[in-house]
Amino acid sequence: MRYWLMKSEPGEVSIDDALAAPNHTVAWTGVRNYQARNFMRDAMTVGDGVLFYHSSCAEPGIAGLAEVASTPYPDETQFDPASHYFDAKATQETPRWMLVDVRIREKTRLVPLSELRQTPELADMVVLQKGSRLSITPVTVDEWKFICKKLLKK
DNA sequence: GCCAACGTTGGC
DNA sequence: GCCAACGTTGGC
Repeated sequence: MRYWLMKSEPGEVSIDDALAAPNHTVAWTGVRNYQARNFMRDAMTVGDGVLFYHSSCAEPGIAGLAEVASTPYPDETQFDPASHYFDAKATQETPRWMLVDVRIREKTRLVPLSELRQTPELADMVVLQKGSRLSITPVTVDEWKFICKKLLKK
């Protein structure tokens, strides 16, 4: 059982959009970074905990709790020439980009990035490190517990 | 819109 | 395999 933080731009898919989707579940399309892809393809298992994070928006921060809801499978947008995420080097036989489904468990209060940064217990979070811009980062069990049991109870 | 930091590309 | 140039991310 592992834990992750996954960034989504609310202009693309917000926590409310994900909640409105069937089964509160969305396919995590659009990842075009190998490290982030590898986390989904190689390291995630169904049931892993996910911090659903809003990025590139007025109030960046954690917006809810979710979970990995599928095994990895190809991101269909890579095959679609009309898609912003089209990849000419990907084929059905040798897909390049894999994703998982993510199911929202709970919309929480928005825990702003600024609050995360001010929390000493979270100083080592990967997503908070200088220069970190990965859209998917691992979260330790201690960080997960602290966020769930302390920050989200405020 | 700026820009620091990082990732990717491609010539050599 | 190196590395300069370019592209992207994402907070501010």
